[in-house]
Amino acid sequence: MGQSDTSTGTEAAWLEAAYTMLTETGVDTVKIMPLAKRLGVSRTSFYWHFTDREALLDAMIRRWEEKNTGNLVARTEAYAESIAEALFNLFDCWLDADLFDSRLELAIRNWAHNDPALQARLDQEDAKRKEAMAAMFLRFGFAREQAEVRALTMLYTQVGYISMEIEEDPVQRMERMPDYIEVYTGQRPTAREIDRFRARHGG
Amino acid sequence: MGQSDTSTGTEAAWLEAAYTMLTETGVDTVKIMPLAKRLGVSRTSFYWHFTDREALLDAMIRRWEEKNTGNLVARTEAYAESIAEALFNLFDCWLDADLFDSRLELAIRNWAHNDPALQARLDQEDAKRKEAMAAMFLRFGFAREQAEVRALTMLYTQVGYISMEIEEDPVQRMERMPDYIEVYTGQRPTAREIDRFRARHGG
DNA sequence: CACAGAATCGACATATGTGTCAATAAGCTT
DNA sequence: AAGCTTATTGACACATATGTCGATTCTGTG
Repeated sequence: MGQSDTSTGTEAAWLEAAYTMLTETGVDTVKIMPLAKRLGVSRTSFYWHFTDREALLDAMIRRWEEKNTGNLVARTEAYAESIAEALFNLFDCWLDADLFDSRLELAIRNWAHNDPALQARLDQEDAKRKEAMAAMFLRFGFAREQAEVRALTMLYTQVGYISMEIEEDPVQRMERMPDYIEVYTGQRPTAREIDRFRARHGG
Repeated sequence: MGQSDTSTGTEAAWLEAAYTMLTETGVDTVKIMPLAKRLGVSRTSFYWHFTDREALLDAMIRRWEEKNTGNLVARTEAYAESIAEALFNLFDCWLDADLFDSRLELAIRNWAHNDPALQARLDQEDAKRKEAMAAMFLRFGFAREQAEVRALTMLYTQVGYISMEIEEDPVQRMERMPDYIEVYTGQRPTAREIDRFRARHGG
């Protein structure tokens, strides 16, 4: 049980309910009693599928790792002819829900605030992301310190954006992308680069 | 009782314990039983000083408002001869604990995630901060959209930095300040500007 | 249909938290 | 010392949560 592939309907239902609760109201509200009530099922039947609450939460972390890990770094390594194009590749993550689940990212980050073990995992992830972004700037000729600071700025900006739960008008958001590229790289992207980005996001 | 100026020793002790708990482990752990144990006092004596747990939490919000509100905006309005100098003025907040309590800021932001009323207050604060920073860029000749995006980048970066609980080596931190200025403004600060900033932070 | 395994349930034991209330203890003031 | 206010306490009532266990229901296969 737990991570087996012969999951029953209810087991998947517990996981789904936990995911919804986690992303909507945080880990502190992922409690067995409320979830049972929501599922219209006995509270204690939970213990047939999972050993305890901990196991359910572990499953959530696994889901996060499997979804968000890797995609971001992969996008920093995609082919690009300029630093602006490289950043546009990375920006795909913020527009494609298949590449990055920001609701889950936020829930995990909040959770990590009072779970040292999870925080340690998160710190490693962040270090990887920063390294990948700094490498990108280095490839395009930025000095070591500038590459580092630009990578950190992007990392902090992304975390801040997610943490603040910003909800922008999608049109304005797309319009601002070139401005962000200009801040992060110090140079305005070309019309061709902007068009290519817009095109692949159905704009 | 509560916000009166004739606070007794224990009342202040409750507030201090609550502040410590809030900033160290989050609002969810600001519970009366553990605080009482810590203070070596009866749990129920709490109800003589405060009407209920809510009142204690309100006092925490008030403390945050009184400390962090205003200082940041005031720093954006300080006299400056260049955009770099203006940003250095603002950066004072990140180095002077009297201007900005980032532990409390983090605790409040996390708390706001599941307290809509507090979140609304926070959103207003953020809007004020953004406006103040955008105005600063506008004063120094940046185009409307660039001013907006640079202000937002700074705001998100700050929130991300605080949220991630970054602990940098103070020397490296100071060394990187000019690099951040370069990212945010698009131009390198002068040696004189850097020296002035260093001088007033005892470096 | 019968029966074994899968799944669920209710009762029980326990823990931690909130808030009320009447009784008592400590501290000033006259 | 008496008396009023300030402060503290323990017992009580209640709510929500976790986890165990034996009994029961459901379900698919021989």
